[in-house]
Amino acid sequence: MRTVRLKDIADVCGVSTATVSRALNGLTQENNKVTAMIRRTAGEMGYVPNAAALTLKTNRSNNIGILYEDQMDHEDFSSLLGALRREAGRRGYDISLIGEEGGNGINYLEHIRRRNLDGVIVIQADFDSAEVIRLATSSIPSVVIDHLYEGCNCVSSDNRESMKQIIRCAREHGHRRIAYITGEQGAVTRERLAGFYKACAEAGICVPEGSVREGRFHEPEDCARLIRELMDGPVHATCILCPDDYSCLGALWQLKEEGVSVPEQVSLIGYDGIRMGQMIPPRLTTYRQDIAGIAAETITLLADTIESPDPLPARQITVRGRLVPGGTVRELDR
Amino acid sequence: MRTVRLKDIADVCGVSTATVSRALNGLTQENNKVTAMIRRTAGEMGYVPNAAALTLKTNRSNNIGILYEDQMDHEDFSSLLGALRREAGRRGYDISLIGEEGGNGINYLEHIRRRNLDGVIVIQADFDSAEVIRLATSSIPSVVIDHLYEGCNCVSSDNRESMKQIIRCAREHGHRRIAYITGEQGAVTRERLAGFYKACAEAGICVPEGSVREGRFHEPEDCARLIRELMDGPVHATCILCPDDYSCLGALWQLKEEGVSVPEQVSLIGYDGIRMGQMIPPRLTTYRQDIAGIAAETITLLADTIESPDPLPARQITVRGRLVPGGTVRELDR
DNA sequence: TATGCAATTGCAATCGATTACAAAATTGCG
DNA sequence: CGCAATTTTGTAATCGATTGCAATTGCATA
Repeated sequence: MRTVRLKDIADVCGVSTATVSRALNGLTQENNKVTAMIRRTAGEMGYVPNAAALTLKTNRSNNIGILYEDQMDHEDFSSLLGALRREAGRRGYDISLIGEEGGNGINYLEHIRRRNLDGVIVIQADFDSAEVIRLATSSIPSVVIDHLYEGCNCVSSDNRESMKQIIRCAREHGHRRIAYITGEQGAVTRERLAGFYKACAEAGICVPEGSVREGRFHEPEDCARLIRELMDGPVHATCILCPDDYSCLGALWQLKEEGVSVPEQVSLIGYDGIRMGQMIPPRLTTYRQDIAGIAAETITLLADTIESPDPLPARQITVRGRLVPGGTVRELDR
Repeated sequence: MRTVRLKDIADVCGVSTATVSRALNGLTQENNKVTAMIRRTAGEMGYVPNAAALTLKTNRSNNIGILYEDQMDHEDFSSLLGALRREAGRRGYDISLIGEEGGNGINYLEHIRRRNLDGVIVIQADFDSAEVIRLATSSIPSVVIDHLYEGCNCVSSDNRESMKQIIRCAREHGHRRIAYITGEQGAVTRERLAGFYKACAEAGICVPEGSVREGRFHEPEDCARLIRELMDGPVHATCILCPDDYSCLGALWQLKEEGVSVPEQVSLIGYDGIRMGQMIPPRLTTYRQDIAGIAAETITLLADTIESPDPLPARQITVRGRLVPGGTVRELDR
């Protein structure tokens, strides 16, 4: 049972491959009898077009690459990947993974050209690496998720808006001494921190020295340390904002360890909306990113860029999530 | 800056494309001067072979597909995917994702043939679906992870061995009334349950009626219910085995809710070794799957199957993990 | 110098599609 | 029925590689 080629259909139908090609690609009138016959035959014979031949001829692979380097051991990553695949499928694209090759000579561009990828999505990478920058600024259609390069396509969670919502939530519950845990680097980190300050200012909340604690919150130890420092410090925050749900859960535990009850004594607000955060009591009050929305915007942007006959201007798109109330924020007595 | 083809190198070097092809593919003697010159030129010109042309000609794409249907929102999935990619890269393969197409007419085989994928890894799927079975039993090289099809390549965690280790751990800590939470279906679930009974029998531990509770443990509510039933039931288990770390964390919370302290009053043992389980106190005592090992075995098996000139017999491979001691199992007073 | 053998090389076909161009068929209309 | 306009069709080139075959080259030996 060898694979069926255009030629085979052509032979059966007594026409040329060109005719078959046109029939299957809809380049004939709808009422064409031969076309109908060809289509039926193709179906019966189980014809499947050969992507390699198509790619070779048309120089389009209908394949987009996803670049991620780091250990993306996030639950988020799975759902993002799934959503991207779904959306890509909708537009007729497949997805290939790009990453560290077998060895030292990593070269993304080479990889992309070798496979004729039509475009690339950069999810998690060393955003400072020359390699990644070269890629993002190259003529290859690309979209970067959750990082901002000047003049490049980018889709990210709306970090300003989200901080606004989070602060509003805290404020509505009567909190006015709000602490903030943040990472040490990264555009998103900076963006969100700025959003925090701005939202506080707008809400008339002052942020005293020591309310913002910086650390490698992914490490459980560091996370615990940050919480301890906060609790022991001069700022008696009634509400702590965490940079993601992982660290928020970590904070939750650490506080429990120290005999501080949440939300009775301290309120917590997370970020992301991971499943685990909703699996345990108290459910995290958190800002749930709209992963599906991010995926949809990303694919739309990328596919449009790919399919546009002339170069499109770069766009920066932010996607709003929403605050999901859980049980970690308490109404403060005033 | 168009892409460099064999022809371009050939022109520069004043030879034919055939010679260039052979030179780059090492089909000449090592001391050949022309070959050296060609290689140098190719490097200087930034030659990147065109995968589509190669695939078309050789009928090998050096591309393997990963099939996963379900919402794999597991942390595990990310690391597995990462490990698979790494290993695949080592053997010279890229990875593409296969899944639900844009619409109803899902057909994996078609997808695979269209893209000339050399082989497929089935990670998570509806293992009862005709589509998946047809794939696994087709002549396309494939490896199924964590499920057993008769006569198909399969790599999975060693579920018998793991239960043995878990029971030994419980027993060494003096536990003799052990409860077991399990899912409702699936080959792995059955396998592991059988392993549980066997290990108990071997350890001289009897499993009274009601010690094994079955439910949809992924749902927080069901997980909580199972725990409640266990605690309220006639079996006063001193140690509870959970089917994965997610549910184990859920159980941990639920117990805490009920005022049952872990491990003082009840011990818990998880399965998987997810990051979150180690981020919070008490760290889960759990059986950590050797994800890297599973990935390595999978790729080796698949690549060998692909590259073997004549069909290889199907193999079933189990990969051992190891029990990582945490803080959820207490030495029982005897 | 001639001869034999191995290594190298080029020619051309091939993989499975698309598509420009020209030829042929169909259609509409007076 | 005849002619022009439209649609369909086939021929052949092309995408970028590999590879069988035959010709050529290089080298060692007689």
